[in-house]
Amino acid sequence: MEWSKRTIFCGEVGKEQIGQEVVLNGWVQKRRDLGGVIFIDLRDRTGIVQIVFNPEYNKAAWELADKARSEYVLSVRGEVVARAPEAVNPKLKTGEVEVHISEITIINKAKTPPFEIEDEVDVDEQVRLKYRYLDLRRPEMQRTFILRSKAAKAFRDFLDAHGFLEVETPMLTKSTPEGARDYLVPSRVHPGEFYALPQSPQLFKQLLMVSGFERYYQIVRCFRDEDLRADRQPEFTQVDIETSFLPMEDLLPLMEQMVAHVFKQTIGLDIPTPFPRLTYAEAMGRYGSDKPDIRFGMELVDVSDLVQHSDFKVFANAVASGGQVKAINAKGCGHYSRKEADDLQKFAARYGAKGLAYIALKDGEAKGPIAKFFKEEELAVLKQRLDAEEGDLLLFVADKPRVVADALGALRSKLGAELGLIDQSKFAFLWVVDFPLVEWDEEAGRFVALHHPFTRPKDEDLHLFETEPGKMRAQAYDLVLNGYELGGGSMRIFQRDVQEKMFKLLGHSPEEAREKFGFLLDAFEYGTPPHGGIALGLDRLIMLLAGRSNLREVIAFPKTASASDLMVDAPGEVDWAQLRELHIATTAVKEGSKA
RNA sequence: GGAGCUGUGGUGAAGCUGGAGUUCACGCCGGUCUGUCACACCGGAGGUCGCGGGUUCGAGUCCCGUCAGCUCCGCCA
Repeated sequence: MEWSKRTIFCGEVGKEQIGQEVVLNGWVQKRRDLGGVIFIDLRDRTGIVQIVFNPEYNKAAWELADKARSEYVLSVRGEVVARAPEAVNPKLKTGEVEVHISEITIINKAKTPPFEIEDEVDVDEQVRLKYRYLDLRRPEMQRTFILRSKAAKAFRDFLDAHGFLEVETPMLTKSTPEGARDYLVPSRVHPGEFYALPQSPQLFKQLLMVSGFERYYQIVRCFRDEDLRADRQPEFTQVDIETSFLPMEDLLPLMEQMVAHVFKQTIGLDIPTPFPRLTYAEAMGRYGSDKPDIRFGMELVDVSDLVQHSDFKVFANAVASGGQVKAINAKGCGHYSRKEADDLQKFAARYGAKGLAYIALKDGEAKGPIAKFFKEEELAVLKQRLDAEEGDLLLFVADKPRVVADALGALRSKLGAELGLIDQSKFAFLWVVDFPLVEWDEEAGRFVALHHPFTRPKDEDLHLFETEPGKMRAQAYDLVLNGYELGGGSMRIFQRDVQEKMFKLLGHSPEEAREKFGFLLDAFEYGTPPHGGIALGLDRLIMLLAGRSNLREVIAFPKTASASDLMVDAPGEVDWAQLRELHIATTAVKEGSKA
């Protein structure tokens, strides 16, 4: 089929082209056949322009246009003409002009799509994902991926300008203990052995520092075989960065500049720097989260001291047994019904809270099941500390600090959103620092790394390795934006003896450490510079830049909650012969599977 | 592994207390129409009510199971 190549994009036709002959290639967005004259809205990735068919312009073209339908692919030739003032369409960027068509080629026909290709679709996501190639035609999606491409370029431009080199690292690598579950790839050549897809290029980028590249970055795919969430996909993209000879105090401002650059280049927004910093302990204490949304207040307030001798035994006992009692003030929620309060309690229970006590301030008095346990003076102090007034609802959780933080932190987020306390136009960055190095894992019966096993302890805490490892703090930092963990990093251990101590603390025998990480320990003996870095979740950043709340909206071909791809229908079964070739099935397995 | 919500022509919804696949909007097909841009008007087609059992004279509706999607808990160094 012969067709003419475009001379201009649909969305770019304007008054400058009036009088010119242009060739457009695109899809039929909409056809309006008025009998004698036919209007078609022609769409490409830049936008829409109205093209007009009239037997007076060209009879053959007009007759062919009658056959065009939604999503047909057209090539048209015509003259750009100014519209009469009353015919201007202010909703279209190209609305001041139209193209009078003298020649049309229907390059390809199209079936009626399962949903309309327009921004305000209200279509089941299953359908959108099955026909993702059509979903991606929607202008909104095209804008998202244009934004994504711009953001990636902004990162590359900034990093390139600051002496970073992009180096690729393997996708087929080795499974390691610690961290998320790996996606495994069977080896054909080595029966019974497996590669793992990388959860991150962590060790490779550290080794690149050993190699002397000094400043590395990579926009890289990572894989984790864990259950999904709205903000978690099994494969995702990170902007992965590592530097040598750069202390944390220099790295963090550089990263702030980088993020500010990306915001400027993509959405034109000036992000103020430096970003505020909170210690992990402060974040957990004040917000009940290690990734707090600081666009609003409603901070957690410790009232343990006020209630430890209270007649309400739940509070008194919680404090007596080493726990705490904290509260948040839900402003203006004093009118909540019993059912609404119960719903909040159920919500808190999902995070381990055994109960959610509340005091409602309404009709000039303190109401609620626990109000009667407090004397007038106690209530007054409580109100003062929580900055409470008539009409407020005070919510209390008494438990171990972790449960209190989880439950009240989640309630805070939920209420902040529901009460409209969040300024959606705001981007509130912060660093969370001074993470504990390790955390005791009851289930595993050992310490586990909060960050990862290569994170350097704070120098002043090094002496705690043998005595109180749980109290060691890490030279680690998380970048948080609007309640999302955008990225995390650390200064790394770069001395063999420290790394060995760390593996020992995490319960890995010297043999195991050597088997899994021998190459790293060896490398540390050949002149390893102090180094550290960070990894930023590109998908999450784009999601927030685009004002979305789901990662699927910013990944071209995403997975569903059960890690399926509805379009290609992956994962799928494979031939028996393939399994046998990979040594992961035997005849017995085959017979078993058929039973 | 667990919890909640959802599943009805191509799409989105309504369908109440079990009584004929009923309704609405969009889309689609045909027709009329030379200035529309949410074109208008007239006519029409289109369904295994996710799937499988059960209760019932009778199930889209009630019960059990199952599948898929979404959200959350666990999990995610």
